[in-house]
Amino acid sequence: MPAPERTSTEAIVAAGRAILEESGPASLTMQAVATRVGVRAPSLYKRVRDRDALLTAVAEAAIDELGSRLADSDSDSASGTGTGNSGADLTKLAEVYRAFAHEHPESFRLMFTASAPVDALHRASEPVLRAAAALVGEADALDAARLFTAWATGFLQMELSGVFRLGGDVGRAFDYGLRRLLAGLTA
Amino acid sequence: MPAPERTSTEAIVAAGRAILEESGPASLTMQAVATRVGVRAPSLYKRVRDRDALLTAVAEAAIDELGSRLADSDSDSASGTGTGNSGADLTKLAEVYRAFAHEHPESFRLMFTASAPVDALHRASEPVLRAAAALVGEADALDAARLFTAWATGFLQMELSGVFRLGGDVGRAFDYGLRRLLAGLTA
DNA sequence: ACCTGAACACCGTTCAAGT
DNA sequence: ACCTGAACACCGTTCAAGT
Repeated sequence: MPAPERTSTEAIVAAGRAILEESGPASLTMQAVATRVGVRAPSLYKRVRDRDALLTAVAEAAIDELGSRLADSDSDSASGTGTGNSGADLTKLAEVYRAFAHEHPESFRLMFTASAPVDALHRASEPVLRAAAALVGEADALDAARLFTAWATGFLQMELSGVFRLGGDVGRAFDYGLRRLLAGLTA
Repeated sequence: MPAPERTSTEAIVAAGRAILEESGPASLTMQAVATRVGVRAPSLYKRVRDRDALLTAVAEAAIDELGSRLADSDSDSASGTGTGNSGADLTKLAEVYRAFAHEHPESFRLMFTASAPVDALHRASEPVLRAAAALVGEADALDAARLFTAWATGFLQMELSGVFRLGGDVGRAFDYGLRRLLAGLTA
């Protein structure tokens, strides 16, 4: 006999994301997800291997959303697909990245914790690679993109965890870092 | 009646660190720590508020060890307490930092996860602040130190999590990033 | 004054039994 | 073909009872 599906993988992942941002990773339990989706916990194992796989799926969904925003911001400023624009593209990407981290702090944390979905991260960071290539050329593009991404990610993680709370305006420190970093790339 | 102490906070934290590096954070349970220390799990609560406090203490111990190494490397090269040395001090600090992360990957991860002990991190990063001041002056020292620390931390986290595994020599990317970053700071 | 057995609440996961 | 109750193993934590 058939038996209609009472939920879906997408609904489960969406529930996971919502719980994560509302109540933190410790509250993201199989039971909480099941309840929010209107099903019993054991049913989740029909769609998701285990809790770790669910966390990875949630991280991947967040990364994909970030990727869309980065791609959008990229197409905004890329009216002329020219070369070296003095870092305007990377500046825009940095702002979009920071806004996303502030908007979804728990998802941002999870993106680099958990068994990070490397493929998704590579997909999402493609606009950064393109902007870096425009600034420093193809030969150094990968290294430059890694410099930019590592700085932005480390900075935002520290900002969110409160390490930067003492002393000085954090926004000013972000701008300073970005300016110096771009100066170093174009030196 | 007295009753001799059968363990100590230091032994508990040391056991936690050992388990963390040997088997990962999921294996760092109260029971595992208690067994390694020769006591029953409930006894741990006489010295440690809860598991979260234990994780924080383990992170703090790791940060203190990192701090010692950074301070040592600093005193090495600081034969002349002069000014701008073209970034040799920061280069040395970056190498020590990277070596520590490779040696204690799980501790390194925990340092920026968990309820990060902000004070300990500030203590440990003091050599970075000094080296940054020597390079760019007191006025920009804090922002410069944050640029350096954010980049190094983000880079090492991504390296350890395998995000950088594809494409190019990771060590070369680290050197490139450091070189460009120093160029930006001295521009 | 410290340690422990017993107990409780909670979680992840499996599986036979339901429809 | 999907869902569920029941069960199991495991964990964090509390506390009265031991010495």
